[in-house]
Amino acid sequence: MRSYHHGSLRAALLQASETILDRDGIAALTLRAAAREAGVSHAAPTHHFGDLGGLLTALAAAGFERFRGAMQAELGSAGPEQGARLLALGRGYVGFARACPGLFQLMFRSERLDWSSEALSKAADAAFAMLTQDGQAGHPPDMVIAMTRWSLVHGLATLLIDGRLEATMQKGPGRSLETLIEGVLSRFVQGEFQTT
Amino acid sequence: MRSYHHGSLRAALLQASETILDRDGIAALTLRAAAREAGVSHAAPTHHFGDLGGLLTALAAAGFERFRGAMQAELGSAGPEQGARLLALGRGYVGFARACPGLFQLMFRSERLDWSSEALSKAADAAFAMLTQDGQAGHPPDMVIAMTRWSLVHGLATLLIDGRLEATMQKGPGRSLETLIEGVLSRFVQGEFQTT
DNA sequence: AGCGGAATCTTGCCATTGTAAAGTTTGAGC
DNA sequence: GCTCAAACTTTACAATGGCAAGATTCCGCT
Repeated sequence: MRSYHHGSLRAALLQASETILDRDGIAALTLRAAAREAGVSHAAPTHHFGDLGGLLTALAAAGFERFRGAMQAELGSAGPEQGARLLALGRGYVGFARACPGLFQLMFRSERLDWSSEALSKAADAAFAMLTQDGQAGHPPDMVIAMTRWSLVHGLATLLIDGRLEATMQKGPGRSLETLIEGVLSRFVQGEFQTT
Repeated sequence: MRSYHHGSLRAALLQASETILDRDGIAALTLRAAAREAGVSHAAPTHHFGDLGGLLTALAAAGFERFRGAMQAELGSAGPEQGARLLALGRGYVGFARACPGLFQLMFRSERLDWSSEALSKAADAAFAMLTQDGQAGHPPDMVIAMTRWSLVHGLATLLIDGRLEATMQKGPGRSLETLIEGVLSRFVQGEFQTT
């Protein structure tokens, strides 16, 4: 017995969108599909998100918060030494991308995100800051170090969820995918300590 | 005086597609837009590419060949020592992404590419092999080194063309974008020689 | 030369999508 | 209880991808 007014349609639409994202992929995530999944009329989302970009932006903002949470969680189960912390952050970054590939794609490669949204840019900045500023308490942080870290894990995550890594691996000797990922993350950590 | 048969419509459509890509962005690249740009009816592309995926796949395949060419060109103007070669490859990789962002996006983040296409997978493999196998004449190549190289430059290129790097830079001290890119690529090269 | 088939291109059509506008129902405050 | 704004639905329209059927031109064969 659903009343005319849903009550919490905004949250329901975000939930429905993520269901679609996981089940059918990012290409199937449309305004109308989200409305169908939530059981409302196809124009209902407009009232809460304005347009498709608004829905995707809200979804991405929530995604960045969970993304940050994933890194935070890995960090919590790591020791205090800098190498272990970096490795944990890298695992969190890549692990999130593998666990939620659709959401990760939406967050990073959607042309329809509205980066002028406060919620989105704040959430994204907070997530990136975890990775780029950890261990750089001496202000200001070295941007080269920050971007090197970020580029490496981001490239690894991206190539992974696009299947390019697996595609290439089939032509090389039979290391396991997990081993390869850990290997790259190890080099990521090692590279940090080579120069101050 | 255009005859009923275009003669080389396939090539013309690819050319038109790239014009649209550069001028209006990847979102505006549709089958019908390409047909309009080439001055033919909206269903003409079907005969040459089957569907939209076919057009994008052909375009991406050509893109990967030019991508490889860009790296090759940089390599040609670099010295013989390993560090200079790697730096040149990194510059070629990132430079191509910055010069042709639309095409780069299409090549790496389009969900509609048909990777079972011989032309596409061969062209992509050839491009990646340049970066991942250079200096690894001792077979088989170390996959960890290969993927570390690839991840770093790919992540850097991706973050760059998405504007995330510039967005972050505005919050840090005023290094120039070029300096930052060169700095990351330098670390990329240095990291190579840290372990054998 | 000319004929027939095949490749090329066009026209017309349909389902889906995003978005705007107008109408309907509900609930909150007075 | 009334009013009104918010939430939601219905209707409508342009654009897209894709399919089918028809028109036009080219090529190979005799």
